[in-house]
Amino acid sequence: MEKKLSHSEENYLKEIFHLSGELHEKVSTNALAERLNAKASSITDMLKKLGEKKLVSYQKYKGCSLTQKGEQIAIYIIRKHRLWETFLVNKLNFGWDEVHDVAEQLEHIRSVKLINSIDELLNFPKYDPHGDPIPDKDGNINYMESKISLSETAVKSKVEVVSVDEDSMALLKYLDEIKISIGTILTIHNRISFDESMEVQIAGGNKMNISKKVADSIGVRFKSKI
Amino acid sequence: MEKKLSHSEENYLKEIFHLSGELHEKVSTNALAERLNAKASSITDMLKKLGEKKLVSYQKYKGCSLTQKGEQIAIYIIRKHRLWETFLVNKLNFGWDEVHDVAEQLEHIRSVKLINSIDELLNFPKYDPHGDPIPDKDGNINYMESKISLSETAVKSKVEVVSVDEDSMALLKYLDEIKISIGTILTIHNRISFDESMEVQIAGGNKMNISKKVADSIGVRFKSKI
DNA sequence: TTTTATTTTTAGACACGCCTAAAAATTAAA
DNA sequence: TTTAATTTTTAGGCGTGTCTAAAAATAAAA
Ligand SMILES: [Mn+2]
Ligand SMILES: [Mn+2]
Ligand SMILES: [Mn+2]
Ligand SMILES: [Mn+2]
Repeated sequence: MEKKLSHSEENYLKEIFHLSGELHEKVSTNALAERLNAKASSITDMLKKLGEKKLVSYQKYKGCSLTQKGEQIAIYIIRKHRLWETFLVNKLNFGWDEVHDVAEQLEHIRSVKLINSIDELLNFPKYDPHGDPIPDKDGNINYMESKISLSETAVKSKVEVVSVDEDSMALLKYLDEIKISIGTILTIHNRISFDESMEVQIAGGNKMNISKKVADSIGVRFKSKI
Repeated sequence: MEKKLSHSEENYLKEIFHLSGELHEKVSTNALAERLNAKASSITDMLKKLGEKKLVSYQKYKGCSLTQKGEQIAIYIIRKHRLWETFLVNKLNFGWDEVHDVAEQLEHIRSVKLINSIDELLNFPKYDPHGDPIPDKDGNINYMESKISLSETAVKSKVEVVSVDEDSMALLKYLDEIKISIGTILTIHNRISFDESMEVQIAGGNKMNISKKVADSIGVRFKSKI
């Protein structure tokens, strides 16, 4: 009954989960193709297969979404991914820009005992090194409340960095350089309307300019007005 | 130039290494087929491919052996396998009978930094939980000297258990039951010629009977005469 | 040495996961 | 609403790693 899925199938489920977002929106073939670095025709093939396995609900030309079973598996893969990333950073001193690629491999290791032991070793962390929530053993995900993008914050507000987009190594390295990490407190001083960049200041540091693109990929939580 | 090998190719190299032993004997197609749970025809196919890649030297009907390059890769896979097993036992409290299957998966994770970090975390262990030597970063293997099989020991001698065959979970569980582990000191009291079983005694314990099959799979080192 | 048994290789096939090119359906624009 | 652009699916193919069945080579027995 419980057949093993291939790495590829697991990756598809994971990516559908990410693309469908919290509202469980339908995911288009092309969107998946881009994220999975494959051609649309390959996606169609796989969606048919996952459809037959009842992991995805799929109708021609209408996009796809995860079934309950498919979502459960996706969440489990994400749990493993984020726990491994946390392990690499907390126990092996990897940088937060070095963990994603390895976690992409480790997330496919099949051993419930192993991942639960790692969880315990790390003391049941709630967030991974990029601020993403780690699903618990039962698949519950604690999304951080009142999190918004830095690019949406009002001038004069004071916020705490709680997450960053993990996709780009270049971004993570850049954030290291400008000393922004999870927990950093930022004061928003100004927004330049010409290019939508922002002037922000790290507590006790100099003001600096942050491009729209960077601000978009930083998640923050409101702290207080100045 | 340095293309990635598939899990399957890595497993073939590893198994050829194990079967060819310290003397680098040629390995037969059938021997490989049995160990790899595949049909002989599949083995032939793969040997051709590995031959073309210069990882194996192979001539029809003559068996195969690893090239230097192939051996180097095999040893690296084995290094990873044994380090992961050690990690699981030492850091995550797995039993020595629970680690092999997971290590079969983990040995294929590609990250030099990861495995060297695990090595460091474990303080550069020399032997894995089954007493097998862990190749170092440069591929050097420190085979334990003067190690012999328990079944070859003389009556009245006193030996220390230094390794056990890791292949059978049943054996490892049985050894747990009769309290034999790496480091256990055994005194050989008698050998029953009828079935070649042996009477041995753990320091401060009762005498017990060990079958030939079990004795064959225990490696020991001479301690002293009684 | 001839015959028989065993081992190994070839031949042909299949599932998987991907691809390109072309057709079909959907969506956007005129 | 008809036409054009975009998205998605189908059709056909390819490399990998496996299999079965049959042929060939080698090893063992007579
Ligand atoms: Mn990641
Ligand atoms: Mn992450
Ligand atoms: Mn093992
Ligand atoms: Mn071992």
